[in-house]
Amino acid sequence: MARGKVQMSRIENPVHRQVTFCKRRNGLMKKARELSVRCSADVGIIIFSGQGKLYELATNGNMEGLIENYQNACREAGPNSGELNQPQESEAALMINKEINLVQKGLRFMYGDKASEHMTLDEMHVLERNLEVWMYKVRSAKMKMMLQEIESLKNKEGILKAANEILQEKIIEQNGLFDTAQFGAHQVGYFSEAPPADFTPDYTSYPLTLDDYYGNFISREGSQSQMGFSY
Amino acid sequence: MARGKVQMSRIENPVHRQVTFCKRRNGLMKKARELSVRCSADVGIIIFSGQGKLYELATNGNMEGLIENYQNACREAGPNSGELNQPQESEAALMINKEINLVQKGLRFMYGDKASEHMTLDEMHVLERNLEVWMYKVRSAKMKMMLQEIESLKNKEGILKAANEILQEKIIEQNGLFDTAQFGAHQVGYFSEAPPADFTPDYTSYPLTLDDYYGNFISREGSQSQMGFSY
DNA sequence: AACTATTTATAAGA
DNA sequence: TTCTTATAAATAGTT
Repeated sequence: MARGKVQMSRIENPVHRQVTFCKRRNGLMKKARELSVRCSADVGIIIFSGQGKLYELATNGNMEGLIENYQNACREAGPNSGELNQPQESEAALMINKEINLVQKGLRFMYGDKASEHMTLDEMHVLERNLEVWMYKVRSAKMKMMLQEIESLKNKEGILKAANEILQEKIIEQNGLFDTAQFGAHQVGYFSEAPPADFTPDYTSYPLTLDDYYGNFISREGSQSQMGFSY
Repeated sequence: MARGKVQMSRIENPVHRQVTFCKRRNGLMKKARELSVRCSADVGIIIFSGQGKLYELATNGNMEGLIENYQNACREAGPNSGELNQPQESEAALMINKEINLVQKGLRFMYGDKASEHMTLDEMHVLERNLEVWMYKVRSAKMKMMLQEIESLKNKEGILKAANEILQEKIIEQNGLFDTAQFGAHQVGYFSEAPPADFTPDYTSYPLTLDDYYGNFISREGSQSQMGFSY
């Protein structure tokens, strides 16, 4: 909202995201307090940051009471208007939420407190099934993206090749003294940021975060720097 | 905020108050959605108007889930008195949340709106990796549970066998007329609820919910009823 | 954390 | 309710 309009999409830089989260969170809380005061409304806000930290506001000072009121209101209104409430998007959203809840439960079960989370064998079966399906879908999508990238690289390769040939011809035309061999030996490579090629699975370790992934990639840069390709 | 600065106090005129409530409520919801999208936060808002009418927003589409998370977080933080928020657990909780955020993003990307969600190839790599690790862990945990169940069943089997032998002996003792063959031919089977054995993967379909799973299980009960084992 | 150029939100009026 | 508009507030990017 300042210094230029911004896309309403996720901020990828974690530092910027954290700063913006703090600013906007405060802004949201302030607005909620104002709404409450000026309009005599009761407002409750629950926020979980991306890191899972909880922030809350209850303008009446009693979140539990507010939640109770909310659940009462839902129980009353639910049977009557529940059908008309969510049109067609809720179908898929509901499915996704169920899946996320299950994987969340599974993760908390497998790491951290097995005491507080209990999973049945049936839940395990379903979770395993979902993981299989997701894996299949992720791999399909990934492969599609990689094919697109390959196509794009091939195009660039072709363009560069053509440009290079034209340049070589021009140089030869304009100046017969130069040895063309030096152009053949050392050409401009076209790099795109590639994933680490030698990611050996270690299933006993904790799953990756994107940060780990980039960290890993950077630490291997030395050995990877020889991987640039030329045509 | 416009046409002159206003006191942050209750609007006494009921019409003005109602209009302002509507405007500011919409504004607050919008801000909450923006915070959620830009900062990958999970936001829930509950508003009761002065007239007691309920308005709500859950950026993840599941207010009840959010409330549950809230109450869990409170229960965890409560005993510690809240000052030292999460000492050693936050490390793991942070990781888990990152993973959940990524899989959530992935799911929303693969089903539903590809327009609103964008995933990079790197995120795909990390997601795939995590799915592999989770799958490994789920299968390990599952196998452990199944081994335990097998052990438990074997014990029961042993107990039943012993009991059966004692009963047979007693019957033979007390009454020499009975043919013992009928006990050997038709014995009491010991059933436990087993998962469907023939779950053929169909990767193009939507992942299961527990309900689907049970639905599937129930529909196959007829053919499965012959699978009880005897000793 | 502060600063500020801009974008957003909104109070009042229609 | 909704629109318009002058102005207050919020905030993205920068320092």
